[in-house]
Amino acid sequence: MPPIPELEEIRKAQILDAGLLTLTRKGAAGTTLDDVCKAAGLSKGGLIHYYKTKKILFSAVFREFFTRIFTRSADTMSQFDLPLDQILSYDWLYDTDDPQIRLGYPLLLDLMSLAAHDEDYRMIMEEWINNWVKLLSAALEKAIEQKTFKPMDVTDVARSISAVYQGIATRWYLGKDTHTRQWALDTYRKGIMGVLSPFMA
Amino acid sequence: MPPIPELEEIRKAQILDAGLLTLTRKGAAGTTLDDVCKAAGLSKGGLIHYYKTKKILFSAVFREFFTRIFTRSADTMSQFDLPLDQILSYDWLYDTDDPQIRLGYPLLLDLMSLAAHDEDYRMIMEEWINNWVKLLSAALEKAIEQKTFKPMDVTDVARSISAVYQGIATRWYLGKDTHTRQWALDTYRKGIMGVLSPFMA
DNA sequence: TTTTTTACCGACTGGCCAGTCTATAAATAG
DNA sequence: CTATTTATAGACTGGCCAGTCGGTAAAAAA
Repeated sequence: MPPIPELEEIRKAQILDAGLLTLTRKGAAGTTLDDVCKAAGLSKGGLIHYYKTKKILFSAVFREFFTRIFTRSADTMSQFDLPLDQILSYDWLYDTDDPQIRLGYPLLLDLMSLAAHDEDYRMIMEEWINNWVKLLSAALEKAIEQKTFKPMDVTDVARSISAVYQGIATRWYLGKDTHTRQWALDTYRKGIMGVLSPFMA
Repeated sequence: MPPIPELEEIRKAQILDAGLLTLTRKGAAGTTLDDVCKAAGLSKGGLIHYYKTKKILFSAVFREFFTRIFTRSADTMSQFDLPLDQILSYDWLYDTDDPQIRLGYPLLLDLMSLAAHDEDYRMIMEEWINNWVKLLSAALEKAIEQKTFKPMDVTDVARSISAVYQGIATRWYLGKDTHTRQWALDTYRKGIMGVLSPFMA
């Protein structure tokens, strides 16, 4: 019987933290259950008690990461009044000093590669995309209400915006040597304005 | 001694073909040397004779794939006269019926994820990016000569264009269920025109 | 108190797989 | 002809690792 009722929650959070850390450091292919155990300060038995298989654990870790990024995205957007400013508020994606960012990319890249070969992981990827699209759609809709933008297929445009963000982000991350932060910021603004310009009032 | 002098070339091509096939099907993480042996119709000893380690083999396979795509890109671009048309000639990236395309994305995604954790693979990724950037830069320079575009930092703009392409491409591939070919074509044209519009004469 | 359930431990197993090693055949060089 | 080198085969090994299993301790239920 659980010594305290919140134990399960505590342990799961502890394991997800450890998983996040390990997965970002060693990559999905290089991460062992034992690695995660060690990072979490739990034995294998303890770990497996909460997450039955490696895949279940990894999936939970990916979801945890995306939840955090999602929260942060929503928070940052909400600091701006104008929908267009909200849509263009993703400068923080290109901040090398931010550990969540620096560590996040390997995770995203790993998930994309897993998603290419495994339907379950692909669904997680789709969830992630859909969440992002929803956030952006809300801003677009507000802008249409306010007559800043003409009517449009909001979902499609939101998909375009998020695809542009993601393309520039992964490129910026993998091409460190040649792609500067400034390049990334300029490119995403121009790219997204290109996507939006047909609908500017 | 080799029975025929071209044997090495033949075998290497044979192995690369097999590697390409296996790697795209099973992914980098799921591919065994034995898998590649079987696909190539060679024994392990035979395979290792030509590619000493798994990493060397995989790297060669990635390079082979990129060479093919590069050739195809150059060929397709050369069919257009106007530089802008050349730059926008990448419709073929979004063709599900094309096996090279359908099979290529998993490979690219795998390399990106490997590149996030391994410097050697990251260098291959950079080569790939640089090749693409060179192709696009050439078109941009021609356009500037022809006064279609104002002067610009050609390399930077080429990087932007290729990042937009890649973002939309991976998104389109992983989000099959919701992202149509038409969406991809529309988005890339708008995104790239956004990147280019500040320099349109 | 006894029994059951939960939380956790860590040794162990079975399977997989990269790379090694021995063998062989054939070609060539000397 | 003999020695050497190359091309290939495939058995084998050593290490790794996911998941299992038999435990223990403690809480709670009976």
